[in-house]
Amino acid sequence: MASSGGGRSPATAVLDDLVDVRDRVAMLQTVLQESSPEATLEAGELVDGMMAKLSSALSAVLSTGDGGVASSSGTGRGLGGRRKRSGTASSGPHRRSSSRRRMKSPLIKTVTATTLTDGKSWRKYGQKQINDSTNPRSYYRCTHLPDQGCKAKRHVHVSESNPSEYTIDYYGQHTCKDPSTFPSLIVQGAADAAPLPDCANLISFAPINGANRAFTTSTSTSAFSHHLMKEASDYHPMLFSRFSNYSSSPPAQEGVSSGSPSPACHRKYMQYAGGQFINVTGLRTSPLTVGSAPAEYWPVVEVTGVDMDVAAGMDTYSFPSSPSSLGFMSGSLGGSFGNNVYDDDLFSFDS
DNA sequence: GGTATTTGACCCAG
DNA sequence: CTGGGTCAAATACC
Repeated sequence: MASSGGGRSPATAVLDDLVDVRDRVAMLQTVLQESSPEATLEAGELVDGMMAKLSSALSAVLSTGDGGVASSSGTGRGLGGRRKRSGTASSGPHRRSSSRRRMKSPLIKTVTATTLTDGKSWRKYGQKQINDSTNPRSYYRCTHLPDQGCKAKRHVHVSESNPSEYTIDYYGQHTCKDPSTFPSLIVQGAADAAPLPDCANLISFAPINGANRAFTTSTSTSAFSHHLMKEASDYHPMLFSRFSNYSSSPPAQEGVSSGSPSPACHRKYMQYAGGQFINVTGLRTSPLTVGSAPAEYWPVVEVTGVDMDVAAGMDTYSFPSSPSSLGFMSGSLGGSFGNNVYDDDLFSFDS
């Protein structure tokens, strides 16, 4: 369990790597908007970093043999290795590793509110009297930390000037998929139905074929594959259990069950079939049902208007959607990218 | 019985 | 060494 006081598991290292990849993708999005030769060069460097991190993460997963990065199978309590609260703290087997620095998520936003309700589900994990404050600070993390690895946190304290108000500091982005808290999600899957020649700047995690669990870019090939969905659901039933309507059997029309082929597949469009999508240009193809999964469970993330409205629950820059949503790649992949014959297709851009 | 909160102990960055 | 942040056993709540 990643949250225990014991040594960090490889799964935790995987999470760190995947978060790093997410950040790089966020930068990449910005870079691509610039459309200059320098930007293209920089994009290549970012992608290299992403690939290295992904390879590292996958290698870690494969070496553990657990095949997944779910941080916990439960609430984190009651599992083996409970730490003694006295006596053995400095020498016991569960002392935290001193070589691993505690990672603090960046402060995203500070808001003042009269209520603690912000549309997200939080779990309180601590309270502390802070030196320069008369009121204690409460610590909350996202309820979906154990099941989806969502690292969002918030610190709440009663306003000094106005005791009826709370000052809330938000840290980290929500990477969880909580159907009850997504305000508006639109699916972008029409590339599968409409492999138009114009779709020249896709990043997709779609497989080359049904048996090859690699991810690749797509210039005109299937960018949203039902096979991928099936594999993801098979490997991560916990995550996909949220998609109660999603079936492992192919949909009647193989992912084109609704929505017409896109009339204009836009350039500089990034897509991640495992759970979330990055829309670099802000241009959309037609909303589309993913398999039989409700479309509203699949967010499109705008980059053009970067408004980190965390308090309202907007998941800007959420990529990947959750660490476990990448786990489908771990099934039989041979350890790292860069040594298969399809590498030429990885993240190629032609801006 | 399961889940969320409380709260003192522990960890670690500065 | 200090203080903010986190853990996890105990407790409360449903």
